[in-house]
Amino acid sequence: MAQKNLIIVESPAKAKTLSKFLGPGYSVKSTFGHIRDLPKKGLGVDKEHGFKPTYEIGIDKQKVVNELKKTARGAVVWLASDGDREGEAIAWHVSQALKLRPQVTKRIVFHEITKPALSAAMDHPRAVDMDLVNAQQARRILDRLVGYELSPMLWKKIQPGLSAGRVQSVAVRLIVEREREIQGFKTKGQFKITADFMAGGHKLPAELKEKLPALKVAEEFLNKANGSTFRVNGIQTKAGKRNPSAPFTTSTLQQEAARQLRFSVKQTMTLAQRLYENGHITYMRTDSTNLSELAISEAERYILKNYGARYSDPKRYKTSVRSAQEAHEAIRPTGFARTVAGADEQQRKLYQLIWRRALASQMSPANLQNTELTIAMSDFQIPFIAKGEILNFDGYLKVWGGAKDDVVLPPIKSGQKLKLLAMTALETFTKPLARYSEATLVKKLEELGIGRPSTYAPTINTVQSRGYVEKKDLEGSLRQVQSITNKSGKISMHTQELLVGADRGKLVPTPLAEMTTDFLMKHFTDIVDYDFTARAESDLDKIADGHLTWQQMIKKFYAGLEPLLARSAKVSRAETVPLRELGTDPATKKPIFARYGRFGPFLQRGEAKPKKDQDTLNKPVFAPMPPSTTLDNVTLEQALPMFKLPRGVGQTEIGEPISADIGRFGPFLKINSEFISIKGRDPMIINETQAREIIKEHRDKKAKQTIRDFGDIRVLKGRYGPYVTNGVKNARVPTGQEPANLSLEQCRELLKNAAGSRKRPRRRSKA
DNA sequence: CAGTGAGCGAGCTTCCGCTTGACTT
Repeated sequence: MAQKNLIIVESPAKAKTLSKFLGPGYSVKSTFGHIRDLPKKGLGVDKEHGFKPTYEIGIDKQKVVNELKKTARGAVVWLASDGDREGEAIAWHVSQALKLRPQVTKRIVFHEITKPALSAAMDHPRAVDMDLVNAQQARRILDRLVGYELSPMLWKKIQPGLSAGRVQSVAVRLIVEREREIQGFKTKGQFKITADFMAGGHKLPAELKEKLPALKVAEEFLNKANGSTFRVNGIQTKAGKRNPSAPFTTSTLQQEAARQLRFSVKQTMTLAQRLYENGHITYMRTDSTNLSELAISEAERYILKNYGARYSDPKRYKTSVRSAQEAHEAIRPTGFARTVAGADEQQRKLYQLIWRRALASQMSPANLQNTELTIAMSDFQIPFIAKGEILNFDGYLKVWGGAKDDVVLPPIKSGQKLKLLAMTALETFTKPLARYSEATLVKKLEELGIGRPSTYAPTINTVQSRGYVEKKDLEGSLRQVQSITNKSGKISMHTQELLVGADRGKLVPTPLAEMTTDFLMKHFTDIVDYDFTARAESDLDKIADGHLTWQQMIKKFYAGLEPLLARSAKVSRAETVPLRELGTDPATKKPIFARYGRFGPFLQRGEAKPKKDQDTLNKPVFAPMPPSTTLDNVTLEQALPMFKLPRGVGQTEIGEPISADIGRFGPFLKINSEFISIKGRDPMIINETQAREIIKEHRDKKAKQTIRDFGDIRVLKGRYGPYVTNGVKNARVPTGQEPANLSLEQCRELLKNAAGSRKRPRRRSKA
């Protein structure tokens, strides 16, 4: 009987491609990523015994592992996961979990999913590289120690459920620090001077080389210009060149898709995944700008055929990102001849972008001719500059786009005198650095070498779902802008209003992020340091080279961490969370504070710690935050009414008292033990008539979605079809079963068999 | 789902990186 062979890779799409190259006797299976990991609950690292890790096969991976075990029986197993740290670890975990015998286990690595690359790799199998595996283990254990030792500290000192980690805490820090820079930025008004000259029957626009500092200076300048002469005293022509960018990596794809298509990072990755699964593009989680030889020659053929030899410039790009592990190619179409691909409009747009970028990367630079005219003004040091730009050859811009219209300067000689037609001084404002967007944050993290292509999108999601960061559209504000014009010698002043600071999809930190960042900066400075990951990586490289053991690295790291944990455990909550006095309550003469408690921000009237002898009347009174205010911006006027909550609104038609209050989930009405959300309305002003209407509407709606009511157990209509609920667990009504005919017994049975409701991340009230 | 707020108590939360469907009310 012929020898059985099993090839194991990470991804089913890769498995499918490989299986096409192979004859009978070979089966290709995928692990779907890592198959073993540290336990989700508990540290899983034995600090007393050399940081020995415990690995588990996750519940969702049991099936995969069983299937692999079955297929591996009696077969030669080829471990063909990626050649990087994580890929080597996957190969090792597979060999451990499957208890593979070394004699029949071969480790192979290839960088292109082609038949020749696979054959070449299979001709040179090796054993699993334990040094590389150990570097991965060190990385994994380090991240676990940081995440699982720091997070509980935040639960105690700030709020339960918070998280800290090597990657996410730096992401949050970047956003907090950028916001503080912006808040602290002092904008400066300056005046930009532009002029229109006349040169031999042609209009020539120019700009003063430097901005002027104040309105008065600008006004004086325009007056002076009236009596001045202007003369060309220099013409400089330079050849310019614009080069195409390297083909996409995950990070640059996310940035460009955000810029050109306004896709979120997550959206881009989901669409790319579909294109990849359907064989249209190469793997989308990569940090490499490398193209295979095959792709380079195919692009060359396509360019020669469709654009001609002048446009062809085959080249290889070096990856500049320092953390790159280059297990994959750059992101490119699998065939350049396929100019359109994708199942829907968004996929097609993303494919187009990838196709253009990859093809353009193999095309010639664009050639430009830049001309700069210097225009001197009599009795003034700073010259005017006029710029011209002509595109002599479009090169890669033909495919990539972005060619600007030519700016042609009129024929002019040096020394030529120019006539001034008009001059304008327009006030401009210095701007702080822009807030991060999802895509620019990814770019920054990649520059710092923090995070991997597969984690950018999840990290962006984590910092938002933990309540650290909000993605916001900023409305901007109106600003008075002054300008002065000099038209045919007549000077006039104008004021106009301009909208400044409006922006879309920017990442803004919450007060929670500020508290957490301040806490981590104070007590765990090294860990949130921008270079922490880079330093760790250099140790991991030493482990991979066999010059350092993973135990040595982790031992040293933890010896540094332990005293920080001990010290920070001693600080009190009061030291870590802010307290802001808003003013004095005119009625009681007691101070009003905005504070941050375990469940979010709240208001307090009176001192937290009344003096010993004082009676209980002096205990502080608590109240919820006014809607859409934060700890930083809530005012005394907004705060005072909140102490009147809950407020009696009136009665229902049958005499049940109705009250209005604000809880963790926003404003609500309460009738006995029934709660009805009134999100978007003000509990302070809602009246009885309105309340009755809302209650009726709510009760009607509830009755409508109820199919059967057994008291505790009900059959309801939901978004995903009919389901049974007991308030804790939900169970789908099986298709074919008429929901209205369900008996109580059947409902109980369905609920019993239903999987426990998946835990959803706890929603946090906004800070 | 609709309490509270310091700190204590039980028991819960949490990391990063590899990969897709399963799942949601």
